[in-house]
Amino acid sequence: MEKKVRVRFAPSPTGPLHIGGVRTALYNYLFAKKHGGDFILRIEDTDQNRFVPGAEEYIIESLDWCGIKFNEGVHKGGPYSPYRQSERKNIYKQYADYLIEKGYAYYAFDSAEELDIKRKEFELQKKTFQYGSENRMTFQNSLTINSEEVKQKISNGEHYVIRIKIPENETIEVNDLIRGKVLVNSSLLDDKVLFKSDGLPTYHLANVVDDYLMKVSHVIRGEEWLPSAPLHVLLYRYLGWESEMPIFAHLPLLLKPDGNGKLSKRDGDKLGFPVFPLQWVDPKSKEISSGYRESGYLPEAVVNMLALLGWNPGTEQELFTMDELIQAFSIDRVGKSGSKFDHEKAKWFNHQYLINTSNEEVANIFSKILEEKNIKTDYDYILKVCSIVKERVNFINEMWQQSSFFFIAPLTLDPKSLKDKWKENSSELVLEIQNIISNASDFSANALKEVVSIYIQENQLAMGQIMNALRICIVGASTGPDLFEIISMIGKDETIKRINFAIKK
RNA sequence: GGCCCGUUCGUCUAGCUGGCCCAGGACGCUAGGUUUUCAUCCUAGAAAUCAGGGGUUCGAAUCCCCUACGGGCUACCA
Repeated sequence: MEKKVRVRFAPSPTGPLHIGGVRTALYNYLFAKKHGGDFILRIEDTDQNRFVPGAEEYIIESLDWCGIKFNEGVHKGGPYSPYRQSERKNIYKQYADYLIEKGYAYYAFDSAEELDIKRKEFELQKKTFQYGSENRMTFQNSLTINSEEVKQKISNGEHYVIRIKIPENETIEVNDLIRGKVLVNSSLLDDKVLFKSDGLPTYHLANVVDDYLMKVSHVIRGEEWLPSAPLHVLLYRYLGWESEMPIFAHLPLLLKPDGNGKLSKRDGDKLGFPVFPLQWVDPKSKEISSGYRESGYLPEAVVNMLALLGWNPGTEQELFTMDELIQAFSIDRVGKSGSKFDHEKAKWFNHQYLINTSNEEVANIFSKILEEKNIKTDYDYILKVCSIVKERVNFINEMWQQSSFFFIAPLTLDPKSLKDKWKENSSELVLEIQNIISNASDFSANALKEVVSIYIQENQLAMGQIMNALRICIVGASTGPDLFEIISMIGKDETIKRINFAIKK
């Protein structure tokens, strides 16, 4: 019987999650749901020095906003609790001890400072420093010190780490769903620290132990983990879990649009687009980084865009609901090469989703913006504005600049429009129209169009002549949706007022 | 430096088992159309000698090798 699919997203709470991380979570989620499996959120906080308050909450909120749901996790609990590695602290040591017992690992007493010095020495000589088979016998560890002394040191409370003893010249095979078979010679690996002197495991040990204990079937993570995958394979082997080792899939990275480097948290707002799903306020510096949510993106658009960044369905479909993504997703249609983030395409996705979002939903968000601007109007009016304006913008928060004239009269008239469209006789023509409009009994857009058209025909005028000038009066510029619609909505008094105001200018 | 991964229009990509590809779609760009303006929208167009070079083959973007370039990793960080 096939193993039940169980995948995990395992971020460390060192700050906000960036969109690359969101994508990794998304692919895991799609994979899990596609195969009827479970999705787990595990927090990898084994480095207490890098802990950032609020980061875990941020991660949970972000994923929730995106509609990525977990079956188990720090926030949900589950049969393999706890899901925070700091709370699992006491379960790792036994596995490190087991490895020592089996001769696959050893105690090392070298201080970080000593090693730093060594590393620098090597660097000066242009040599590669490696704590491994070549020189592990030159350091302070349980391979060079007799066991009595080692016991003594440990019982004296001396700091120590536990390092894996990498075998010499062995070919390690990593099978990757995306990259195929990757072969690495063990001699290139160094004796990585598995257990730190602070009593916590490093990522390498913790992720292997937890994935095994939590019965994770597939490890889908970023490509930056590929170089350490052979080490993990070795750990599964030494721990006696090789037959239950999860299947690996290393995702290509998200690159910066300017070409070089992977997208990182520190890119913040430097790139001209948000790299975070939600706004993030750095707890220390109070620096604010913008988020997709606050920038007016719809979560469905972000998810859709992210899904297509590195994966494609093999069809020409581009717009997907989450359910459709789950249906269509397959790990072997994930590309191998990193992709640069394209802000323009992101905007397009948002536009597509905005058009398809109901007027009610748009109005709900837009009315909050109006409230902030102290605009008070009834809901139906806002609804109407949304229906007219939403397809003209990429983001809801662009709606105000495309619709302010529905709510307040223009304070200034756009000079360029005036120069291009305001002719000598414009004033008198507009006054004529004002007259017609003020006498109109039916104030629907259609009726207004009717009466004005008749006037234009009778006087052998061009539509543009009238409309352009009139638009400047009402809107303040040569932009916007159907003018009669606007006039009909703002009403007779307001229309007359605006024309009077404009004529004086 | 060492090791690993990658390389098709500006960008995301189709192409994976070689011929249907002098390379298709989308975003963006340009032009035209619709419109009372702007935007949307519609139509058309430019845009990749498939990183370069060598093979294999009747035939290669597709298979092999080399080179170049890009990226990742190289912490008692994840």
